Amino acid sequence: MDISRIIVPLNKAQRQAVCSEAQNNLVLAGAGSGKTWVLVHRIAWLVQVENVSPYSILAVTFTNKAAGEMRFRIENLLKTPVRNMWVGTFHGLAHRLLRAHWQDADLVENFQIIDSDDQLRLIKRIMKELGIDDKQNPPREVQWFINESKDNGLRCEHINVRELHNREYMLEVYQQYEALCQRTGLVDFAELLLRAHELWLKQPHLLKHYQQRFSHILVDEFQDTNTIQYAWLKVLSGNNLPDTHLNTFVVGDDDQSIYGWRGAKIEHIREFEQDFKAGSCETIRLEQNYRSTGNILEVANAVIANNTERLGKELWTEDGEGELLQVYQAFNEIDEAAYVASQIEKWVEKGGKRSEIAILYRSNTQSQPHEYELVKRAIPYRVYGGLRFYERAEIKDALAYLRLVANRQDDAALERIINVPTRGIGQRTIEMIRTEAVAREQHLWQTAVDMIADRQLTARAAGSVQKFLDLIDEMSAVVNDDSMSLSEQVVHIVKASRLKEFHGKENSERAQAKVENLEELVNAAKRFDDEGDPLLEAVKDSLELSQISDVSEEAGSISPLAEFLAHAALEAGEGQADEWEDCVQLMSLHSAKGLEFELVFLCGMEQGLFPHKNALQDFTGGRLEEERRLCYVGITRARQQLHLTHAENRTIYGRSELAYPSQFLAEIPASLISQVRAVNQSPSFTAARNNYSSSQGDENEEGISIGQRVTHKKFGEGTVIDIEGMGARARVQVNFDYEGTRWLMLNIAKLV
DNA sequence: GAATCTCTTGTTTTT
DNA sequence: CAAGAGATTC
Repeated sequence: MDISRIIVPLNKAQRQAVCSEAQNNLVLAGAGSGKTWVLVHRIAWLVQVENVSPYSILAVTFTNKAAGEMRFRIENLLKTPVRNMWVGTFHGLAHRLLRAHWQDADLVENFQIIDSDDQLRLIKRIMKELGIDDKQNPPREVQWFINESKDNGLRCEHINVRELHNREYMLEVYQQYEALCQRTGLVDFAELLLRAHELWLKQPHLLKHYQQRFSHILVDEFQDTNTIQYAWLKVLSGNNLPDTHLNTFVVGDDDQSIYGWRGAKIEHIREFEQDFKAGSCETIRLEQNYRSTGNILEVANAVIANNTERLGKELWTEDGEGELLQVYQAFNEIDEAAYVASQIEKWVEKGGKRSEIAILYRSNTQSQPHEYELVKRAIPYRVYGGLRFYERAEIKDALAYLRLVANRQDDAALERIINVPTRGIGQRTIEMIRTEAVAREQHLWQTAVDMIADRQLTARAAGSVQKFLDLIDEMSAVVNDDSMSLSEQVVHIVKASRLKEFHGKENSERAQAKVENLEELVNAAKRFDDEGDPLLEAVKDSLELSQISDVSEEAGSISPLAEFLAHAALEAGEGQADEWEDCVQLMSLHSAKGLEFELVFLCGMEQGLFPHKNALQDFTGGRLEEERRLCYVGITRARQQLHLTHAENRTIYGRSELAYPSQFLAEIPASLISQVRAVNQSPSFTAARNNYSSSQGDENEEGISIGQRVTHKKFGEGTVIDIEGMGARARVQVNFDYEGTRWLMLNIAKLV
């Protein structure tokens, strides 16, 4: 047994974690301290030294990227494929369980997963039916409420109406939404987790089966677990049973918890030590950093030190100080992008690779000026995140056809495409079918069939609807009859739906892109034909070994089509483009977690953008601390060189707005910064700042503040109004904006 | 019922 | 700027 290969490359703390004999382990691992490294070696240790079968190991991550990465690294270290080991995201694993045990989970066999876009549509539809004004009660808030409830494990019946404060309608919508999903075989992201949890509770024989099957559970990015995920984990681990044999090994960093808005709770790290102390629980801290220079770490430590709610941890390194941090104050976002691009050119000239470079930002829209600049200079780049492949409208249309073919009950899919391409079924008709469906308490498809039979529709509408129903049935017959491969099925459906013609008929660039995307969908299906879903393969392989009990882990007779649809919903299409080319990497700070780069640009360091304005409105400060952790994540991505940039003017909604430097910049010790351009010194910035502060918060009696947009119905051009407030008075003139026709902008004429 | 125009409103982050 | 809602016209 070659143990040395596993433990030699580890430091003392890492080795302690990898070789731990405690039943449960909590590894608090700072950024760059070898978190995944430890996890991978732990698994190798278990397999090679402790002779644990990969079949008994469950490894959970949060992103598909991380799951793929982990499997790859384990196989690399073990020098053998570990097909029958379960490695996946919480959502992926939950989905797998529900497919295998759909009956026990009270689902239909071919249930479909809906994304938040579909979810919002359904919610809007329900609110309309209930006669709730969506102007006053934004559907987004209801969506938020439903997901938050589910993330916390709350079904409708668990919710205390009194706590809703005159927003009882939200509960009503929740109930209707649940009923609709159940009736139509739809499952949203949060529902996957909640059902999987309930599956444990309601089906003890299944729980027992999996408890016997697994001996080791390992969780990466543990700080990001939300309530329901943690509950799922706790139940599975049997931590409440005195005699559980399961070993739980979690790795996390409280300073990198950035998914609080999705229900993640850092408290779980503390709770873990309590909840899992029954056997034995060991806590190990990894603080030595192998990634960044001393200066970068000092910056990171200084910034994160401003947070109050921490478990406490300070990164250190044996390496040298390295270069100073560069802060560049740009004139606007175009200037910012130009600076970044020129620095990239320098790096490449010195022989650096482009793939070692990352441009990071708070929100995905910020990628655009950078893309523009990079294209201009012919620097290859790749953008992660943003609108993903399977989220594009035309792709979702095609998928909706596929979904409907797989499951006629799928109301969300039906609504999406019943009149796409337009086939003479208008709002009126759809409305009637919807209303009738509610009355009959059945899904739209059956309702449409019945209404035609009962002659409840006008002849014209009935004809159009019938044609649509026939189209789907025809598709279904063709696709299901022969032993068509998945990609052939997709080819047929794209063709028969005439979506390409519909989307391509406009002669614009965008129309062209849509057609290309539809063609790409066929390729995606082809790839899926060839490779399949790694987790499914693991399940199939492990079946042969599954002789512990009579529980079948087989996911029913699940069709490749259903498999493909689930893949589309859960993966949303990362990694479509060519990854082999040497590209500069552009991504949000959230997607950068877990990655590292030699050269990092942290862009848009402006108050309101980062930290984001929504987080600043929160009085408790909890959201601000999360923004700061996000900043910490960004800083610690850098190995050698880090540049922070901010702009004096930033275009928001097509309008140039003044911007302040982010408060996080002020939290960095000046001694660590090299100003590329002196902050707050440039004349334009000073002028803009004075202008801004004199107008901030001042309102006149009509509640208008300077800079705000108002319709021209309220004021005529040139009107002079007085604005008072915050100890200042301003006389203001109303001016049209640059387009000259649409909105008005209030400009300061003179101060009184 | 479809196409076109006008106006309003909005975007944080992701499974 | 861009998507969505609502109104108007064909």
